[in-house]
Amino acid sequence: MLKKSMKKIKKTVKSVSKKRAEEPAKKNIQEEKKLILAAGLEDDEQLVVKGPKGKLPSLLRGMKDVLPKDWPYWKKIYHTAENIAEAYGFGYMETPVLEEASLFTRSIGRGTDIIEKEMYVFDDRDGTRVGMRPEFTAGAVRAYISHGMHTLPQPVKLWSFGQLFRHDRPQAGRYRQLHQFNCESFGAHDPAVDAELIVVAYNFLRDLGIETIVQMNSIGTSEDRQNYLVELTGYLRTKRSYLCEDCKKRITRNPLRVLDCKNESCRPTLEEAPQIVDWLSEASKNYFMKVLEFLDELEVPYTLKPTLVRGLDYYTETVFEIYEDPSTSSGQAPSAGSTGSPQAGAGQQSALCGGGRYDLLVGELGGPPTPACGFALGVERVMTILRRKAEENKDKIEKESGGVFFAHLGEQARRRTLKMIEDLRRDGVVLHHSLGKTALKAQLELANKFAVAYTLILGQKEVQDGTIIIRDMESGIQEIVDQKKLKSELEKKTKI
RNA sequence: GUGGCCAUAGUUUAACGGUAAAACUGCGGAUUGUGGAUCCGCUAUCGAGGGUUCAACUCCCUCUGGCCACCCCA
Repeated sequence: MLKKSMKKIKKTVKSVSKKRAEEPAKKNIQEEKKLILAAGLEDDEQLVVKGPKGKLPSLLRGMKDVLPKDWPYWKKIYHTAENIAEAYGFGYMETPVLEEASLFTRSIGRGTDIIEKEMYVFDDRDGTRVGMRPEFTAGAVRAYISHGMHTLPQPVKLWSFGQLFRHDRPQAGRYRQLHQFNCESFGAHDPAVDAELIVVAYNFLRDLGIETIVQMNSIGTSEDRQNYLVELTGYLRTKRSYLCEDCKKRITRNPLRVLDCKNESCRPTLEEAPQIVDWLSEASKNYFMKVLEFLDELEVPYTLKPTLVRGLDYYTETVFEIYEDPSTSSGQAPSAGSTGSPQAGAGQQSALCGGGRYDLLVGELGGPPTPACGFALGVERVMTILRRKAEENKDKIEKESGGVFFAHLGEQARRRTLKMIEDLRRDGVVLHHSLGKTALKAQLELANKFAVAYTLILGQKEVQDGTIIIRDMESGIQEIVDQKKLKSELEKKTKI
């Protein structure tokens, strides 16, 4: 009896306090509803309920903030890309993140995973079906056609750097908002173009200190591929009983993928399977040989991988992927905390770069028939490698150091400080300061945290004498300098 | 999209069925012209919601998010 009544009391107490807690929350929810309605969205209860109270909306799945500590990596990658691309004569181009959805469905292909389950598609306020770009090529092709770039001297070489969106399941080095370094070359059916693109990607990675190996294949013209597919599926059907369950399914869905099966039991059967190389037309075969010759000439290490096919529909002839050279990649990604999981296989690393030739796409999208070739390079994947390397070598990417801290003492000095800082900055001095702090001690503490080489100290006395103290933060040695000579003194010191 | 592991202060990690410990960082302070040392103080309703229980951070379910494998891709 007693227990029961206790329980009741507690429950009512609970609900009362809950109600109380909910009241301000209710207001928030009302506000939120208004906003959502104003935004032209449905009055979706779930949307409102999802974020209770004044709770901070969480970072969307698969999205990532780039913080100041990450920036050195981004900067390094971007600048390396810029240097390489410009050196090879590529022009920078940006296309919108948002495009008509059909641009992507028509180019990438309806049957592909990217379109079928990964693209962000929605109707905008005009009811236009729009899609957030899941890759660069389609947009680049659209721009090439709509700006009449076929009238420019060919080949037209373009590079881009930016974010893409794919509603994939996040994993290390795989995000829903991802960045790629992308290069395209329009208007030339020339093995040298294919090779040049590969060299750009290869050199980019090498400049970042990543040793790689290129995997090469040719999937021929679309006729070549049709013929081959008939042959391959025929072969696989006869050997059906020797294949694993996954492969059986793949025979109809994506027969080329069967060749890629990692299952040991399938290996012998697949080794005897017909290879696409044998089904290439003479022209395709010659073309491919030429590309390989160029790579030999340029000393780019590559391997042939007859099973390499690409997931996008528009490829023809040359296809390639670039992986980190396993012999130099030392230590796989840390597998800490793996409690019972036997850590299957050595873990096949994912491709850093993928690309190939797409001679039909420009024409298919309504442009003049224009051969083209390009590649995309995953920035986040490169970054995980750079991070790992930095950890291994314990040398962080050179930290923003150097610079000067400006400390002031007293109201009078404080007023002068602002002007002096401004002047120094105009002269290109990297300055830190804290005008909010009054104690010299606190300011020096800060100077120390900024790891500056020198601190300038301006106090009452100095203001009157027209001097300023330069303190060497490492040795602690100070010298008093005339304010007029400050600039030249600093220049002398920082240049050594 | 399928499966597995996980979720405690800004970060890294504890503990326990009875209302959270520590380290580092951050901020404030130890008689306001001098730093990187020491000491003191402050900072968590235990990812969100629900259930079991007299009582849950601790058990169960759902959701969200992270990681890993598959799928796919960069």
